[in-house]
Amino acid sequence: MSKCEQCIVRQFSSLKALNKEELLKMANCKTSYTIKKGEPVFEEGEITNGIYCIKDGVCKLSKLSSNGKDQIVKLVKPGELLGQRSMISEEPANLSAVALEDMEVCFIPKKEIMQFFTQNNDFSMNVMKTICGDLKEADAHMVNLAQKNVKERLAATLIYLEENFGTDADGTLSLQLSREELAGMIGTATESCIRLLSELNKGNLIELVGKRIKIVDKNKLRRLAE
Amino acid sequence: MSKCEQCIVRQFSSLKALNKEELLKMANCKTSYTIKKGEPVFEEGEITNGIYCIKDGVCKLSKLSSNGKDQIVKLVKPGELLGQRSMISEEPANLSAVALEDMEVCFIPKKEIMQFFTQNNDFSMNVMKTICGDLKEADAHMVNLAQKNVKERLAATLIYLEENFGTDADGTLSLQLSREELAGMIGTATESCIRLLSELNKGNLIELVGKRIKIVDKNKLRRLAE
DNA sequence: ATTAAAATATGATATATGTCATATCTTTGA
DNA sequence: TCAAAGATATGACATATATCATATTTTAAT
Repeated sequence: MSKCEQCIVRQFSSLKALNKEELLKMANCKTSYTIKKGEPVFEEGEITNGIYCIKDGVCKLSKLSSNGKDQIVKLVKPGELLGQRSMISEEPANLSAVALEDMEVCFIPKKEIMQFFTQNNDFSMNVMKTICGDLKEADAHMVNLAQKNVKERLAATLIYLEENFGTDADGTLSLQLSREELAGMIGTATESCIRLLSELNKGNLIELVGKRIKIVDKNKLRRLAE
Repeated sequence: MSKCEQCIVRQFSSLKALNKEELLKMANCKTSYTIKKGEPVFEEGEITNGIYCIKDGVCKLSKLSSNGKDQIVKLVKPGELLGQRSMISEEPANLSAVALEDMEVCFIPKKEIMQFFTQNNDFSMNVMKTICGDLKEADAHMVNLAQKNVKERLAATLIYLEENFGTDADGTLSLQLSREELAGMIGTATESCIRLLSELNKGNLIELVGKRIKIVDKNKLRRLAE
């Protein structure tokens, strides 16, 4: 059992407010998992009874729409927590969490977290702030979906992906999303997404390196996204 | 200065967790306001330094998009709190709150609320749960905006308005939204919204009584909304 | 009461986007 | 290494929706 105290990602999450004693307690009750790319951490409707702390790998939070398409609501990075919403609401998960890369996560039972809530006010405030941040993001995303067209949303998403997940040595986006997933992020049909990527490619705003995407003219792209 | 202890709406908000002593303290520091229909409670970018408790009247939370249109993100009812998000995040408001009806609200300074957070764990959990509920709603709304067409969204919104804000004696929706505001809720152009209302009217799913709207065939409307 | 302004309504038209078909390229597994 | 499956790409077409113009109705102001 590895020590939470020495875990690097802890610094980036709400868990940074926990003291040594609390971290020790958490180390004793946590369970570590490896999740392969494409596998779910949890699925819509599931009762999770705790939260996951992401040690490595990115995952998508998505919701199945009545039309059968999967809308990606948020991408979650190492250091972030997963499943707080449903744990706090005492409801089943409203979203599915699926690994976009191989992941390492630690599961911390609800019981422990609830204890931290009552004992450690800084921790509560951190979690609250995180959720408030998520809400702000969700509101902004909502406005974009409602008011911007697909091309603008695609441009904004590409910039978001570069700024939040970086690029590889060849300049292509590090986070590998399928065209279907990218379409699921911007809320459009896969074919439309592909078509617009082609168009941006022809206009030399991006370059398509196989299925990888490289941003060539970020300024133009940014202007396009508004 | 009226007593918070006797305020009816308190029962419906996170404030129900406060004890007598805390309520007394709150009664002493709160400020009551009357806000006329169309007036803002606060606006995007404003620093609020506290929260508002809605005693009477409904208001819209909206965000101005870069295309100049106002997207309505949420409607807020009596009993609910306003401005927690930005207070907790220690950021300016990311949304504007504008009265849809004449309102009565009480402003409670940040300092007091923060004290309640540290003193009263039930209160903290209530607020957290509320925000988690908002987040869940926002996620669901996001998926609908991305995946449903305008007619489906309009149908869903009309049902939502009936179920959450009720009808008058003549059966028309109690909450009076302009066509522009309705369009701002479903994320479409005002003309499109008007056109689809006409269409639903012709199909006898709804009836237009001047600018008021009456749901005639809720089942058909519900099937349309999916 | 009368006019001006605003809100609602409808038509005409352009455009963005979805859908279906099909081709090409990649990946995977036997 | 090859076949099969899956992902990406592109064309053709249908349709939903935005935009602009204009008419009509309602509301507000003088």
